[in-house]
Amino acid sequence: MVNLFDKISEKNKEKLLRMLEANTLFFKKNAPILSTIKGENVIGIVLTGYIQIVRNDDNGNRTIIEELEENTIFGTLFSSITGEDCEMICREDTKLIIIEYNRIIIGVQSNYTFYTQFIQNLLQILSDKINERNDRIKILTKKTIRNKLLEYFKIVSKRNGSKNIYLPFTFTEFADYLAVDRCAMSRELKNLKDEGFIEIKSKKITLLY
Amino acid sequence: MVNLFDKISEKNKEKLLRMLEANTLFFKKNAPILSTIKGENVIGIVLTGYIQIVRNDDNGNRTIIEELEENTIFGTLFSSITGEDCEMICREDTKLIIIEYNRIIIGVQSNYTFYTQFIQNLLQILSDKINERNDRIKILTKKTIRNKLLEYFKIVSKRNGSKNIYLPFTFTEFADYLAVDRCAMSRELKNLKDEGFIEIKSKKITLLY
DNA sequence: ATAGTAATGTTGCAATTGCAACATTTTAGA
DNA sequence: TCTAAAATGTTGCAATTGCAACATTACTAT
Repeated sequence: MVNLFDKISEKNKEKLLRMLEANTLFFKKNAPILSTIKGENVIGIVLTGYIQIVRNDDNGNRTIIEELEENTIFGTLFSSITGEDCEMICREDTKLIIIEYNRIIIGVQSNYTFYTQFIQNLLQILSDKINERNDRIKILTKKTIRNKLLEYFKIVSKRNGSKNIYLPFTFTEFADYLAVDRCAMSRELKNLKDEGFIEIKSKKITLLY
Repeated sequence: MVNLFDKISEKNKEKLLRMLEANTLFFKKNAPILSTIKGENVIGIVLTGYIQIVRNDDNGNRTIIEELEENTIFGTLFSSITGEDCEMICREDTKLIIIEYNRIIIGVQSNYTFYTQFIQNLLQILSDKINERNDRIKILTKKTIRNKLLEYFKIVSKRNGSKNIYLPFTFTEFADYLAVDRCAMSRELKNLKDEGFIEIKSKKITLLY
């Protein structure tokens, strides 16, 4: 996965951030972030820490929409923060860089090659985000739990070129990702295992087909 | 929705396209496009015509993944064309502009303001695509057909600021979009109507709550 | 105008799933 | 090390859904 500052030297990064008038912000664990940037049009980069974007359902359910780890970016334009029912919460002490959107665009007029690289990285990251969502949609549009699982396995195994899949989340979160009931998913995984399609060792799943 | 050439004059557009070394391509109705651009890293803009991105399922089902109308863009980096099971088909005679990705990035070094505008538009379009997919995911993660419908209504009605919803597709396509069985959807729409939540007049749905 | 095709409406039924309730295991923090 | 909380495994059952089959209506091209 591309990082916003890939192929930009530390020195040029400093220079770039100065030109973009980037602001560094600090948040304590469990602090809400959205209120700070509400109304503004910015891009944020998580330097250290870990942020969750959470939606509070009408029925009182809380769903994790997105998780922002170190070096990931979010944006008021594209991070589904738009809904009033969303919160951004720091799960750890967090250090952020905030860049106003307008500065990014204006900055482009410069001829510095690190600008070019920066824009290239940004375009790449946005493209990746689209692909990530395309993949999830491909999975969610399958009609049975079994087919959702198999589609997920197919995508991940193709991406990594391996029959071994290491789940990047707990099974509870996995069920959320697939938008199915956890127990029903557990049942179906057991079926797949009993039928000899897969092997499960805690979070490592091996495809036997 | 933003267009790639928004706020760029016709004259500057010509200039821009020359600098980007854009290629204009023509395709006959039902011609396949992917073979022409396979392996290359390009952005395409549909000038006239209409393209469908179609996936051929393992089970032999064909699903329309994306529809590209006039003035929309697609890209090898982000248009889910990656899978070998995908086709791009012109449904009408089609005129395309193809721009190599590298040219876009290199072009950024220029100081022309229409470049700035171009990049801004491109970023906006990619952001819109992310939001569009976020919305669909929000809908697909609802667990019942009723809740999917209601979420769809909520999103569209908020976007347009109106209780009147004009379906931009046939009911058959609508069911595909929600990833549910058409007949089951039809049943649920009838339920919602009978319970007085909505009113349906062909493709116009009015929310009564 | 009309024939042929696609879209829509309807319904019974079987399969899948969500839900609830509970036991067991794992994890994280004091 | 111990304890509380979170995650996981399991299963019966009711609700929802997909599927199939069919009738009806709306489009489209000749």
